[in-house]
Amino acid sequence: MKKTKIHDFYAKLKEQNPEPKGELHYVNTYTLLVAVVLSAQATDVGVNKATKPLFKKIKTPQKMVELGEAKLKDYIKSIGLYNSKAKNVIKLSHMLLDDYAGKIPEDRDELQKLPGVGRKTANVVLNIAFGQPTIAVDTHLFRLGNRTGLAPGKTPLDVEKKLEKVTPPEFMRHAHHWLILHGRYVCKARKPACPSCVVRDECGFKAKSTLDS
DNA sequence: CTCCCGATAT
DNA sequence: ATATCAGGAG
Repeated sequence: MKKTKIHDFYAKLKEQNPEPKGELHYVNTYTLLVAVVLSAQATDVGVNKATKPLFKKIKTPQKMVELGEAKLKDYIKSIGLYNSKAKNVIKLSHMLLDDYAGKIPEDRDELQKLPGVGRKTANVVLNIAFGQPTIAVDTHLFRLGNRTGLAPGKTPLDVEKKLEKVTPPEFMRHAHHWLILHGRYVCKARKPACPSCVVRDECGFKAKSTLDS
């Protein structure tokens, strides 16, 4: 995609939503990390529903360890993949206490040493909690990057690298949120809302039919 | 590549 | 009924 078109792409998303924000609920950096770990292959709405009562009681790794895996499972059962997520959150909390003095590391490699934390989750934490211009490529960015032609790639990492190359510096900081929100509500997996899309003219994809229900 | 997995939209 | 959802680990 041409540079001017990419600039327009972001400019229009920015015009529509000047201060894009994530939709996961959290009360501090630790709960943000936990919320993102829990959000794997689950909807934000579903995760928020489960974490509301959880984070009311549990806001630190210390408290999470005290709660224990079995009780944590009760809180997060409505989210998918809860067995492995509960195990990961407890172990991750132990590691934060033992190896990081209870603090969340500001480094991607260190973050990825935590169980349940891969590159995407690490990038989210770095961006939201520490203000770094990282772009976390989740299912929405991967689909949108390929579908629109903005940043085609065979793997999420391919798409991430391409996005970092083509995204103008002025848009880097919030690119992640502009793209994820656009992917979630407009450039959807099942029924993309092309007719009402603000970057329709900057997009290489056209829905086969806009008349289907 | 497969497995983990319940809730929701289609 | 099935695809999809702020993926990661084995």
